Amino acid sequence: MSATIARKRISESTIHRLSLYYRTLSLLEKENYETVSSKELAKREKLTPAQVRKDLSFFGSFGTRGLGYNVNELKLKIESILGIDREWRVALIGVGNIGSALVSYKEFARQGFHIIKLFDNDQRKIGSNHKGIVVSDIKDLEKEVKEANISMVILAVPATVSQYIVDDVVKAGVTAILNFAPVNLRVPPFVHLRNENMSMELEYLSFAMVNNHAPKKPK
Amino acid sequence: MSATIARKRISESTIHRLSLYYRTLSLLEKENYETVSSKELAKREKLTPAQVRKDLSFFGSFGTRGLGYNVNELKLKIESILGIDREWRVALIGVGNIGSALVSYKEFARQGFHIIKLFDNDQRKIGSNHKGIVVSDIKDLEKEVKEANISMVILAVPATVSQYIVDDVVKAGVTAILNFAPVNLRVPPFVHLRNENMSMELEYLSFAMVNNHAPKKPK
DNA sequence: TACTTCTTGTGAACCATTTCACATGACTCC
DNA sequence: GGAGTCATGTGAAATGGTTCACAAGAAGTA
Ligand SMILES: NC(=O)c1ccc[n+]([C@@H]2O[C@H](COP(=O)([O-])OP(=O)(O)OC[C@H]3O[C@@H](n4cnc5c(N)ncnc54)[C@H](O)[C@@H]3O)[C@@H](O)[C@H]2O)c1
Ligand SMILES: NC(=O)c1ccc[n+]([C@@H]2O[C@H](COP(=O)([O-])OP(=O)(O)OC[C@H]3O[C@@H](n4cnc5c(N)ncnc54)[C@H](O)[C@@H]3O)[C@@H](O)[C@H]2O)c1
Repeated sequence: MSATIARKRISESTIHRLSLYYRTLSLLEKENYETVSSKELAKREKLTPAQVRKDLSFFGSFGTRGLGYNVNELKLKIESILGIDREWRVALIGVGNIGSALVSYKEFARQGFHIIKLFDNDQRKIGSNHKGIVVSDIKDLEKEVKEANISMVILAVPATVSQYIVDDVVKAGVTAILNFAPVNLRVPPFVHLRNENMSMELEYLSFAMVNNHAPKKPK
Repeated sequence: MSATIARKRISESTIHRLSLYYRTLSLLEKENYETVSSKELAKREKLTPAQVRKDLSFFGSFGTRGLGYNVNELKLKIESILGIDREWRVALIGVGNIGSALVSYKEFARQGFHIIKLFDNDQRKIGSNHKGIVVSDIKDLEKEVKEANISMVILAVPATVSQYIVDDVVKAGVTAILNFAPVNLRVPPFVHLRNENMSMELEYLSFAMVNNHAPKKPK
């Protein structure tokens, strides 16, 4: 039975926690840990051991009773579940403040997300070189996205133009989009869209401070 | 009764949705809407009308039966609930790729988050000017944070040093931290810590693609 | 082999969040 | 002012997510 074929619908929180486990397992591997228990993993993530075991149990049984999980083995399993055991071909649109920062971010490539195309509509940016990638004209989006076999797009353009660009991106056949603009974008039902909203986290902090909310587990 | 005094513990999802409502209300205001129904608000956020009404009901009753909510009035209420009806004095630590992008981001100030101090440990950056703010030496963190009456910190330093810096930030009396490094930071129980983790959203997209998850409501 | 210790995997119980459904109130129009 | 329409606010029901609790497997010891 393949680990990635999930029977039940898996919750968003479970997937997010898998990301956390993955990061911690990478660390444990560097620290030369051979095995790790759900208890130890939970402690590091400020979760309960039962939560860790339940999350993993949706995808199979990877541990050994009495021993725990083999660190490297579990890491590979999670890689396969999350689909980061392959090379994703990613285009980034909008090489501005945040876009430039993202291009320089090496962690993405380490997890299989390879930004191999950049697009902008600013003549001063088109043709310029960022980390070895030449910025393309947004006008050539459809053609170049198809040619380069891009399957994911990071959108870092002003909110005002995001919807137009997303429409073009969808036309070009891309089905996964990570959007940084603070807008609700419309996409067809077969396209996966996630939003990165930094104001939201600041607002959460603000709410917590004003309401003297006892801080609980950080997100 | 003050709207910000919440009787029950309010869920994280409710607060995040308030952020969404706030953004949409700002938009509706610009579009000269006088009132808005839970139905319309829900449609724009891809939620149910009941969800919208329930979220708001935790804080009071702001609507008019048969009419809906007054756009401006509700916006002000949410501002007060989220605590963004005031000026937050924010310091940003680590003026690198992502740090520079965040300093340039005007949206934060518009929501009351004023970045008024920058810190770095790189001699080439210390003393330089970013958007009118001179970068301070991280060595002076405690002194300057206290002097400037900072109450929130955005942390954009390498993961390897984040814990040390966070310890200093806490020593300086700051109780709200937004961390961009992919690490689990330890803070005392009275400090609010949130993490911004961009890899997580890419990994979610990857998972969704690989598992042919029917895309649902975007985050 | 028998005994102890450790820790998984998982139904069942518990708790939280979302959705339903409807009584209630506000406004409009004849 | 009575009838009709619309949309809120909220208990109650339904759904979904987390934690409990324990049977059972694995390894070590003697
Ligand atoms: N800067 C931040 O820290 C930050 C934080 C959170 C969210 N965001 C969001 O990210 C987006 C980008 O922000 P930024 O600060 O990088 O802005 P920016 O203006 O620096 O960058 C936007 C880039 O998009 C390009 N662009 C504009 N129209 C285009 C088009 N039609 N086709 C292709 N490219 C186009 C511009 O030339 C520019 O290079 C915005 O939606 C912003 O709200 C930014
Ligand atoms: N670049 C991105 O797009 C991106 C995306 C997600 C997360 N992050 C995270 O954000 C953090 C910063 O990333 P970046 O790409 O901006 O890196 P960067 O190296 O460009 O910036 C880091 C900055 O921190 C400063 N710094 C280092 N040690 C310091 C210290 N002890 N005290 C004060 N300042 C110090 C450096 O001088 C530099 O200016 C990292 O943890 C990274 O993982 C970055």
